[in-house]
Amino acid sequence: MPKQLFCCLEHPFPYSIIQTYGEVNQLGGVFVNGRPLPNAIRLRIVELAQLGIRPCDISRQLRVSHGCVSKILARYNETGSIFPGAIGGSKPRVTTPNVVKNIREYKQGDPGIFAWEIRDRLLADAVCDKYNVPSVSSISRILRNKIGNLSPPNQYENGKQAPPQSSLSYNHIYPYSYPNAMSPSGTKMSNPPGVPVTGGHVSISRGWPSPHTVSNILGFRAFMDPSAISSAEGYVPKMEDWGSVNRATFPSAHGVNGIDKSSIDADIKYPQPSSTLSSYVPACAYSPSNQYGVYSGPAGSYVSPGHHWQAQGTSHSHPGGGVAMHPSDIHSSMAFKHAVRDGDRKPQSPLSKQQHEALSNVHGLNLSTSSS
DNA sequence: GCCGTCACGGTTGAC
DNA sequence: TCGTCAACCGTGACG
Repeated sequence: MPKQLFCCLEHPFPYSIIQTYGEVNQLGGVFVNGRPLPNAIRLRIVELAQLGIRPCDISRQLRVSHGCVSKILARYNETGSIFPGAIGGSKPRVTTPNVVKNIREYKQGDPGIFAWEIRDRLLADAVCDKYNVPSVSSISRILRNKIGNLSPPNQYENGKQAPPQSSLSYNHIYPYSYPNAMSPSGTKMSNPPGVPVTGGHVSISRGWPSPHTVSNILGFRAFMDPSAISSAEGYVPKMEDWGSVNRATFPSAHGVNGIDKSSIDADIKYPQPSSTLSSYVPACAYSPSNQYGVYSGPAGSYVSPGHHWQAQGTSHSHPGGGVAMHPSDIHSSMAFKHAVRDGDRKPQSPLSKQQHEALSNVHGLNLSTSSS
């Protein structure tokens, strides 16, 4: 991975650390190419935006590229979710066993049926919806590969009547909330009952509707609760090191705001690294080896004593400074940033005390009001 | 200077 | 077990 060490002559990241954990962007922020920002930062971006902070200021304060801020905010506005989309994997399979079964039955009922007819019937019988109905070519492939040798038994005793039986139920069995389905493969996991099926994209908020609304973010502690956050994201392991902010308010290892963790997990597209981890260990997309400071890695975990990972900052109480974005450090990082950068940059949209308090109250994040 | 958009290089995970 | 593929990511540049 080429290190992009442009920028920031003042960036506080020792090269060895950057080399190990990520890259430094032009704003001095650390990121891992190809990996999403920590949810804490994503959340902060949304919070700040809600508070009226301009995206450009958010970008500078959090040291995230403005393109990223723009994207996250756009995503949030569109979906209500701050979470990244599912990374990797394949689209949910449409050729589920039930679909195959129905196709087989259609074929048995009418050996001369065309693939497009089957497709129509799948839709008509509500076996599939328009979002997960197999393509004609897929149906042809199924016919060829899976049903090809099917010698039509005396199917005509059934006439061409399509088995009406399962029509409606299949949608419940395979309610893909594609593409964000936790488990695209219907064979592995179906959406929890009640989870709306959206044919579209970004179903995160659909599948997990409320916790990401503005009101929830700004008002409901459940989501703002670091535990909720962490359980929703996956940076967990290290969020423990985020200080009291994270743990103090952890409600339960198995539930967040009344939402059963399992269902939350199900909404998170990332498989949990370990079920034995704290329930706040989210479906982290980050493998431990991939975690680096800014991604919640405890500063100490990668900031060796030898490194003065002292972030440009004044936030001495947090070795990670503005780098390891401890939730509790988010403000600190901003603060140190102000302290350090105010001199070389136009005044940012500083948070008023009121705003700051508002932020501090948000999900009980214990944002230090100290700018030092 | 701000902001939306896009290409790019990268990661991830199902197949 | 490994390669492929297609999803996603954030950055940086452009207009």
